[in-house]
Amino acid sequence: MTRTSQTDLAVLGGLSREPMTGYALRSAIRGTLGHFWNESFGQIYPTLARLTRDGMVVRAQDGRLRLTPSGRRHLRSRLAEPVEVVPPRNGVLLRIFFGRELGPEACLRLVDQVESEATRSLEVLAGVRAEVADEPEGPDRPYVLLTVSAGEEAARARLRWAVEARATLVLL
Amino acid sequence: MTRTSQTDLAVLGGLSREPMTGYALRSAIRGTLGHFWNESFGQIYPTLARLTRDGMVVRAQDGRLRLTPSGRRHLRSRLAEPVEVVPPRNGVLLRIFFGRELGPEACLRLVDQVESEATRSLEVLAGVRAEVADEPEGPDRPYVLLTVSAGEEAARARLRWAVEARATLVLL
DNA sequence: AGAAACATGTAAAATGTTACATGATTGT
DNA sequence: ACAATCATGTAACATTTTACATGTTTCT
Repeated sequence: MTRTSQTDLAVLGGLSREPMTGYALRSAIRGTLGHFWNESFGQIYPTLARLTRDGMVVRAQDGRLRLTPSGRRHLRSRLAEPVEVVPPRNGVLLRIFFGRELGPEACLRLVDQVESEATRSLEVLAGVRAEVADEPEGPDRPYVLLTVSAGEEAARARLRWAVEARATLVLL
Repeated sequence: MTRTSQTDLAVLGGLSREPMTGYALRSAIRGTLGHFWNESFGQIYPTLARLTRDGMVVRAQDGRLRLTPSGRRHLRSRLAEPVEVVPPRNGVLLRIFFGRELGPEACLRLVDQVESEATRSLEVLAGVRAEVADEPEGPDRPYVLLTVSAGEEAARARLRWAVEARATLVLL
């Protein structure tokens, strides 16, 4: 099973929306994709260099990087590949699981952290929603909004859990 | 910022519950921690070897690995460290985000995948709950149940999202 | 007897983060 | 002038997966 990098996917996908510099690409990923993706410069630049060598990406006169037809074909075929489902590592839940060693008070602080992070997340997502609503409607909008919804549902789930967890932990 | 491995945490934590072999440790992680953690043999065995060299873990006569007092102290101090919050990479949402390139039909199949995975997840978690209820009540129980709740809330959030996503995608 | 599960490990390759270096452009 | 942001990259290091190798024990 060849595990081709998912970074390629994010990079090609980002450039499929509009040509931009590597720096702008990183900003875009941190902004809109921030709640379910991340990339560091240390990966973006080497990836862009390789994709350029392979003719998937070209640099325009103004410095921005643009997807070639070959790059778009590659993106489509990569997107169609089956998704690898990896249970993500959750450092908070790992600590709660071993909460007996950590103690109820420290666990409560972790719950607080989850709650404020989820609240912050909902604010950011509301901002993305507003941003999307400002732009002229395009073919990408429904897809972007679906990822926002997913982030919101997940954040609300964390808030609900925080309430339950706090109720349990104060009794210990 | 020294990024000491979180694998240490999972391994020490697992052995803090009861002594076991590396193989059993991996099974335990895949079982109970499966919905928010994973470790491969390629990491468990080298980690166990290092922790043994450092006197955190010793091998008993029956072959099982046991936490030493030093190991337990180390576990406690590592658990108390601030949690690094990394937005996990979500391959499905990445594909949905670029759904315009992928097409609505393929997106619907991804939604199906999320739904069946979430349903399966709820079944597994119900199983863990039943398992925990069978065992005599101990000091670990409330903590384990909190991680189960977190998994259930997250799974239900994915199910809700799947309904919304399907409604959106069938119109495209 | 044969299959499946138990058990331990290593090596290579891929993946990813962090820190550093360098310089241009823009805003105050 | 100065700070912040834009912009590109490299090198070192850490992490993680995958595939392979090997042998034992348990179940049918």
